[in-house]
Amino acid sequence: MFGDTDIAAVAALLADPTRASMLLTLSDGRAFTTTELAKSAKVAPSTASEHLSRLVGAGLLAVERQGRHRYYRLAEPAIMETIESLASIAPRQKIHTLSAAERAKVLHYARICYHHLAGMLGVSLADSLVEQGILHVTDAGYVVEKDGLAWLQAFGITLRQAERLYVPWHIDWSERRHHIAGSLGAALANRLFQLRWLERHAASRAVRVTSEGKTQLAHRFGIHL
Amino acid sequence: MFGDTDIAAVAALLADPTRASMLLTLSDGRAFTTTELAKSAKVAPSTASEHLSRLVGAGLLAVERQGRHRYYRLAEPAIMETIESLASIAPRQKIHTLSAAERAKVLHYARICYHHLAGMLGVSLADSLVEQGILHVTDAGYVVEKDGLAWLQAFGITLRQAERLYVPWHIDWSERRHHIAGSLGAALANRLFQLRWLERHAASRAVRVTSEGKTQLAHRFGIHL
DNA sequence: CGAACAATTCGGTGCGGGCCGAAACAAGAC
DNA sequence: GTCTTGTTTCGGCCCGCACCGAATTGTTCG
Repeated sequence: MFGDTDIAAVAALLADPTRASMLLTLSDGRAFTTTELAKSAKVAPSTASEHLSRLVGAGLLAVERQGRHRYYRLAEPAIMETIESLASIAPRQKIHTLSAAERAKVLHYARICYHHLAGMLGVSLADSLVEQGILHVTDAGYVVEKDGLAWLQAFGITLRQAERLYVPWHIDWSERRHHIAGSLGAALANRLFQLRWLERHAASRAVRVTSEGKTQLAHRFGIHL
Repeated sequence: MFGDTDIAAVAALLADPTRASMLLTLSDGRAFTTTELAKSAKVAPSTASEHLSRLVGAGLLAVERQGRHRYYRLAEPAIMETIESLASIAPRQKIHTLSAAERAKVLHYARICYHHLAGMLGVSLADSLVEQGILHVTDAGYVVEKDGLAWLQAFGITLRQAERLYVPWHIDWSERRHHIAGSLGAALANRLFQLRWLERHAASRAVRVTSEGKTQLAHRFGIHL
């Protein structure tokens, strides 16, 4: 061994397809029960239980009891970032079945990544805000100037006032381009749900665009879906 | 399986202690041969060879032939970032032997992380530049203003001219705080080697501070080692 | 040329761990 | 109380793979 952190130990936790699948399911920040995660990962509840307790033991997940249910969620945002980071260097997976292709397409289309919007829609939205001069691109993220803040306020998003606001970005693993992260990313996603332009799927990170959303996104952001 | 990227496959590559050790050895950006990596990871050359070809096959490493040697290095900076990201959520490893403790201490002290300075020294340097008003802290990294650019130029570092320069940072896994990354990070580290304030160790990411370096760092940056 | 060294391929061994089903345990619902 | 459902624990099976040593290929040096 070399340093003093055990990378291999964490990686081993992520190296199992079942655990990876569970973590991906949890990666929109919501909480799920043992049975739900077992079903989505296609293993027996007993198997899922063992995996989940290992993940909790390692500090990757947090668990909350509610009656006879246990709700599992990511312990901290850093976990999500590590997962995204792994996804960004992972080989594209070969798609065999039609339904898998369908699921993959939906995820590419629009998904939630720790409370902010990712996928094609997330990237397009970021592009549009840049093009409209609301966000400015820098080496390490976006910047919002005064006029951008005014626009956001008019759109229904209030942020703490500041002369310049620095907005972190994420590299999107499906598009391999940037989308808006941080508190502004979360606020934007929230507002789009609130306006009913977007709807969540029940048990997936995928996001559906409503017909109202389609119209508005095309009209106000030039995003044609 | 869920999405369309196979996180588990990449994670499995990092999940083996031997491969993880090799990647950590390579994580300062230098290139090493099969035998060197075998020795540092304490396995037979045949074993090392198999691991290395798997890593190359997955696109994590690049290999270059030079005579009867094969030089392996990280294929791209993104690999390094994934490793650091894993290290940041990894449990602190228990240290058993004295020599392991020594190695750990040296790594914490100062090390190279993909061409820029990390560890206690890297973090202290970042702090000092912020305190001196050369770097300014934002939500997503540092900013250099005009006067900062002038200071850097006087220190022997020329960067492309710009009104504001945005400098990415990394979260340091040993200190759990930020240090300077990106091209400025690399330029700073280079300059410190050039000034002979720092010296590289032969086969490790660790960095040694020369006696001249100790004096100068204390005097010009208030860093007492 | 042959000797020395770097690197890879191959065969065989052994251990770790993921999986399930059955059973135990826990917490409502009736 | 009993019945149902969610969750965990345990026993046992089996596959994958990290490891080494020996043999093989390739390269440099004398």
